[in-house]
Amino acid sequence: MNSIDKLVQSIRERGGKVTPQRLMIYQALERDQTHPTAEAIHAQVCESMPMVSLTTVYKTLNELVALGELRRFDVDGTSHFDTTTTPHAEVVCLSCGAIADVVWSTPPQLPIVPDFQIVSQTQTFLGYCGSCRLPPPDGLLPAN
Amino acid sequence: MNSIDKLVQSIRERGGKVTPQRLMIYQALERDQTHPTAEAIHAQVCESMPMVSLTTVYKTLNELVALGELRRFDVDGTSHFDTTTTPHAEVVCLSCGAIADVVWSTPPQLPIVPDFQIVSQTQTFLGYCGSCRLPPPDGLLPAN
DNA sequence: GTCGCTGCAAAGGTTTTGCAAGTGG
DNA sequence: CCACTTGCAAAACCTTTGCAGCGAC
Repeated sequence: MNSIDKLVQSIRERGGKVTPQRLMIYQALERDQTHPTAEAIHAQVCESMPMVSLTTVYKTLNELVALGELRRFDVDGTSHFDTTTTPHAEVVCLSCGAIADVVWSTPPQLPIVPDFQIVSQTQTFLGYCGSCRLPPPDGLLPAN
Repeated sequence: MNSIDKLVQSIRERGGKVTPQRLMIYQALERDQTHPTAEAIHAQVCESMPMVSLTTVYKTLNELVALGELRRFDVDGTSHFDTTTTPHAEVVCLSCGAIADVVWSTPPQLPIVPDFQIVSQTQTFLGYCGSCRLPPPDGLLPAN
């Protein structure tokens, strides 16, 4: 995601309004690169502005997604938000749920799908991070 | 997924029981390669066995995932199930929601993540299929 | 007969929606 | 001032869980 200034401009171009709540949410997103859930964002925002509602957070996040400033992806039934809109992959720990970005050693190729126009992609690798490294319990494959 | 016979064997090895409901669900999965949701599977099963409950469908699907015979992935807040457990990617139409498998022209590379053990992956390309091909409305990026 | 499975109902969690009041431009 | 935004409450949704009865083996 770009700077706050650029976002303010984006909002104004849309005929939207720059409210304190939105500014806090944008700042929280810029600060938090851990692919937070809506609730995590909400908690962060509440630290400096306690009365912001979760509803507002959802509405703002959805607006950002529509603006193309934010990427939304689902892991295990809950939505996560990612301010990095350039192509990349995530690794997700099946044990503790931690999510981290991954850079490819060589850029991924877009598959050629006849009659299909690709506009974005999500690649997720599931596994176990260093702190959680238990060999996956006998034959059990991940839920994703 | 392999044949019904192999699945029956798998179940028995686990000490499980082969019930008519399970057989119908397995057959529906073999038939439907469109990455159906639990509800879609349920609807299909109900055509030949109307009283099967959605609960049973969920439990059976989860069991199959645990057996490694089925892959589960989330798109836009709902779970889809894929009988193809070998690595591959999906394309998802942002307009009609259709999902199709994609084969890579060259196999995908696993990123090397220090201290992380990768056990599976999901790669999703989002875009617009032939029937829905409207140029994506100005600057709008997908919800995923 | 035992133990697992079914299916209803109910809970649980996440996300969206309706609407009155508040506020930015 | 007008239109958009906020935030409460409630709905909508998907998925899981508890539990009594049924059925596979």
